[in-house]
Amino acid sequence: MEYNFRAIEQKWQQHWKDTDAYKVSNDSNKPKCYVLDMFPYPSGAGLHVGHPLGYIATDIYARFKRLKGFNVLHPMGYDAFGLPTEQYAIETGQHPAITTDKNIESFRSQLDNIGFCYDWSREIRTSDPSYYKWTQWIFLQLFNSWYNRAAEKAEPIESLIHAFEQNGNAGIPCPGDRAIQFSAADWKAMDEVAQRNILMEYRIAYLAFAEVNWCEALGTVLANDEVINGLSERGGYPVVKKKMRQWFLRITEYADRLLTGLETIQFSDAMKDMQRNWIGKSQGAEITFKIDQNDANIVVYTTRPDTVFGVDFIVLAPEHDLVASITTPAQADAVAAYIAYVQSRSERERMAEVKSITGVFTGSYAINPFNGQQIPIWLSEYVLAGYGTGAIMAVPCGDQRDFNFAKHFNIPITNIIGDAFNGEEANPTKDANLTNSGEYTGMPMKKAMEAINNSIEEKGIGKRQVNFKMRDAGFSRQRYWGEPFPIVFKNGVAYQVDEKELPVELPYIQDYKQGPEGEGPLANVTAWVNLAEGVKRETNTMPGYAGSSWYFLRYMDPHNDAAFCDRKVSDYWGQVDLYVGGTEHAVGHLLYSRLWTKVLYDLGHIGFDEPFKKLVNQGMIGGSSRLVYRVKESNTFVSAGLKDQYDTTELYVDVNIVDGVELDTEAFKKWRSDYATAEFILEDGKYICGTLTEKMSKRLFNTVNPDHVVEKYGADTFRMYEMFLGPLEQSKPWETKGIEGVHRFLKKLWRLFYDEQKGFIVEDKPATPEELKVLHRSIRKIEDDSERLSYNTAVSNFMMCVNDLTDLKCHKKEILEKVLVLLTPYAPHVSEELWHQLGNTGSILNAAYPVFEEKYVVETTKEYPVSINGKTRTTMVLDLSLEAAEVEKLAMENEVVIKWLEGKTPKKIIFVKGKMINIVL
RNA sequence: GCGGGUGUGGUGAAAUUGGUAGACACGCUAGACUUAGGAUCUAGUGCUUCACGGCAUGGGGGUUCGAGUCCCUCCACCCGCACCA
Repeated sequence: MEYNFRAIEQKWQQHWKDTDAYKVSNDSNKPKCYVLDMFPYPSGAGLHVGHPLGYIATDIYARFKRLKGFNVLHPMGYDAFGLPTEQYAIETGQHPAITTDKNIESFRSQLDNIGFCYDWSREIRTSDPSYYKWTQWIFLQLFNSWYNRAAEKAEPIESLIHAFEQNGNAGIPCPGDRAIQFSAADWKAMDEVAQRNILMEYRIAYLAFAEVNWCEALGTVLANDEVINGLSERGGYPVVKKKMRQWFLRITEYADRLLTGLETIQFSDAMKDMQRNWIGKSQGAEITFKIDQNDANIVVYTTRPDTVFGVDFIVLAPEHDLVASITTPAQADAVAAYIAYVQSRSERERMAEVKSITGVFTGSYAINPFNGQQIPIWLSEYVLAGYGTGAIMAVPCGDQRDFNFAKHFNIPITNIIGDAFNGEEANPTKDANLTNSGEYTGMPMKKAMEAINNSIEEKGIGKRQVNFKMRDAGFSRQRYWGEPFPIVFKNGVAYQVDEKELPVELPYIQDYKQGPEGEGPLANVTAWVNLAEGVKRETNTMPGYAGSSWYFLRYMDPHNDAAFCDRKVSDYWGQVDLYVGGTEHAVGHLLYSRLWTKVLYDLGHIGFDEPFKKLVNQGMIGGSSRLVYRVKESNTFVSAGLKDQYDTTELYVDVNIVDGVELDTEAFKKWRSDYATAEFILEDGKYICGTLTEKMSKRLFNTVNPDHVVEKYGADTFRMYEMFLGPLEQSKPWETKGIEGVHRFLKKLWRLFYDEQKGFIVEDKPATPEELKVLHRSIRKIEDDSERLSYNTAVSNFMMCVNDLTDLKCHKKEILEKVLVLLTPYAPHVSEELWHQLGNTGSILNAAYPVFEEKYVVETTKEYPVSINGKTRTTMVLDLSLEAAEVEKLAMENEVVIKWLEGKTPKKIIFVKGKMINIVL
C-alpha cells in the first residue's frame, strides 16, 4: 500500500468534522491553554504560502498542548469590516456584505485544506450584528467612564458626577482642557448641556474637533498615507484639512500603565521598544518666561531644566497662539512671509527635510527667570505645535538642533558645560559640571536638575511635567463599512443609545458615496439618521481596530446574547497564552487591545488587564522570483548560463511553471499568447531560469497558492515544510523545490509500516535498547522544541528519528506508536491513519504524549575530541566514568597525539569530563 | 540620527551552558535497481592542496587551554521611529 496522502487527508478531515473532534468545552477540569492567531482580513486576493505560516505554528502548539493534557482554545474568525471591501463596492457596486461572505468562503476553503484544528463553532465575524452589538456595548462602557488619576483606573462616569457635586473639579484636573475649573456650586448651576459638555472632556471615549484630509474631487476623506504632497495618491487631486467633530479614545490617560504593563508580558524586545517609542514618555518641566514689554508669558517644555542658564533663544512653533501678539512691527513682514511659507508646506515635507534650517525672528525678547537675561524669540518649523507646549528654550551648547540654528542665524552661544563643549558641535551630556550658571555653577548636572526643578516650583514659574508623544486615538471614520456608533445627537449633544436597543444595525445601502461636508455615506440615509425633530444618529463609523480590540474575549463565549463574555468564562480562559501574528500591528492593534482590556478590567468586566501573555511575531515569507532572458527584438529566450553571449531583456516568469530553476518550456508557451511561438536556446537540453529573492507579490509572478502545494504534496507535507524552512520569527524565502525533502520523509515514515512487497510489516516484538534510545532521544528533543516553538529543528529531528529507525530496520509497534503521537501535531492526517492501522480505535488527537525516560538514553562511552593547542586532531572513544588522570595517561599513549607532541612534554592537559580533551604544548 | 534585529557552504539552515562548525534538508556528482524515472537505494559533496596539511561562521582587534557563541571596534543589509524639546 502506498502513501496516498489525498485519500488519507480527505478521509480524516471528514471524520474530524463529523465527530466534532475540535470542539472545545468551557467546562473542564483540565488546565487551560489559549492559543490565538491574529485573525485575518478576508481580502479578495486569497492566501499565498506566506499567510498560513503563523497559523500552522499555532496549530502545532495547540495540538501539542492538547496531547499534554490541556484544554486548548484555538479559535479563528474574520476581521471583516474594512476599507478595501468598501472600495471594491464603490468600484463594482457589489455590496460589502456580499463580497465579505464570498471572500470568507474562499478563505475558509483554503484554511480547511491545511487541516487546522480550529473550533469553528466559535467563529466570529466583526461585521456580524451579533458581534458588533458588543463592540458597541464596550464603546458605551468607554463613553460612560472616566480615568480617575488618583485611583489610576477607569471608573463609571457617575463617580465623577458625584465628585463634582461635592467639590466641583477640585483635585480632578480636566484631561481635555486643563483650564477648566469649577466649584460644586458652579456645577449645580449648570444646565444639562453645560454639564454634558464638561463630562465630555473627561470621558474615555469623547468627542473633539480634529482635522481630516478632505478631497473634494474624490468626495472622500483620505488616510494620511493616501495623501502625497498635499494631493491625493489616486488621481492627484488637491486635499485640504477639514475640521470635523470626531470620536477619540483617551489612551493618553493609560500611557503609564501601557508602559509598565509591558514588564509583565512576553513580547520581543523589538516589539516592546516600538510600543515604548510610540508612547514616548519624557520627564521634564514647564518653565514660564516673561516677555519684555508685553504682558503675555511663554511656557516652554524642556527635558533639561538643568541647562536653563544656557538658553540663548526661544523658539515657538509657527502656529503658536502668541505669535501675532509678540511680533514687532519691524518684523511683521518677515514673520508673515515665514508663516505663509510654512503653511505652503505639507506635513510630509516639514517632516522630510531635516537638514535645511529655516526660521524668523519675532522682534521680541523673553526674560530668563533665572538670570534676567534678554533672550530673542524666534519661530521655526522644527518646533511642533502639537507637542509639549509648542515652545522650547534653545540651549545650543547642549542640543545639536539648537546649535545648528544658532550657527545658521549667528546667535551667540553661551557655554554652560565648560570643557565638555568644544564649540564645534553640541554636547548633550548629563554628566558635566555646570559653568556660567549663577549659583548652580560647579554643580553636577544631575544634581542641578533636581535643584532647578525645585527652584522652578518654589518660584512659582513652572512645574515638573511628564509628556507623552502618543496622542489620543482617533476613533471616527467617515466610511460605511464599519460599526455604527450607538450614539444620537439631541440638539447637537451626544447621548448614548439605550443598551436594550443594541445593536444599532448598519443600514443597507447601495450608494457608497460620501455624505455632505465630508460626512460618511451613512449621512445620506436620511430615514435612518433622522430619528425625530432635532434628534440625529451619529453618521461616522468605528475604525478597523474597534472589532479587533476585544475579539479574543468573544471567542471564549461566542454565542452569549446576554453579555460580551460571561465573567465566569473569561475567568476560566484568562489571558491568551500564545498569540502569533505579524509585526505590522506593533503599535496599532496591539496597543488598542491592551487599552480595551485595561478599561474592561478597571470596570470589573474581566479579571486580567493584559490580553496577551506571550506574543510571537512570525517572519515574512519572501518570494523567490524566476527570470527568463529574451534576446532583444526576437521571441527567442536564452538559458541563464548563456545569456551573457546575447543582448537580452530580463522578464519575470510565473514560478509555478518552473521546476526548481528549470523552465517548463511547453507550459511557458501556453502561459501567454505572445510566447506561443517562443524559441529557446538551451544548455544541456534544459532552460535554466535566473532567480531573485524579493517580496511575494502577484506582480512578480512569484506567489504560490497553498492549494496547489497541498494538491501536489498533501497538507501534512505542506505543514511540515513551512516549519522546516527556518525559525518561525525569521524572514525567509519560499522555495517550492525544497518541499520534496519533507515529502520524502513522510514516505520514508510510511515505509516503516508498509513494505511494497510484504505489505503491513509492523511487529509486536519488544524494542531493543538501540530502538528505545532513538525513541527517547526524539521525545526529549521534540517535546522541548515544540514547547519553544523551535519547529524547524523539531522537523529535522523527526527526519533523524525515521532515518535511524530505518537503519535499525525497526518496525516495532511499541516504538512506532509513540513516534506517531510525537508527530501528530505536525502531520495530523498521516499520524491518525497509521495510528488506526496499528489497531487503535480512538483518535490520536486524544492520545497521551509519550513520557521521556532518562534511563534509555544514558551513554556509557563518549567519543572525545582530542585537541592539541585547541585544534582537534583526533578522537578517542573512552568510558565516561574515566577521570582526568586515566584519560591523560590514555591520551599520551595515543598515536596521533604522540605524533603531534614531537617528543615534547605537554605544559598542561585540560580535561572536561563528557566534553573534550585539550593538550597544551 | 535613535532604537531593535540579522550576517555561517552553491541554497534553506543547525550548533539549548564557551568545548569535534556546517546537524537536517535542497541542489550537485557518481553508482545500483529499472523498459523508463521527476520513484527508490548507496556513496560523495565548506574552500584549498597530489598529499601531509593549511584556511574557514561580515572585517579588524581582544579575553581564554579553547570563541559562531563573551568583550571592543568597524562594515553591510533588514525592520521600526524620527525636527519630540
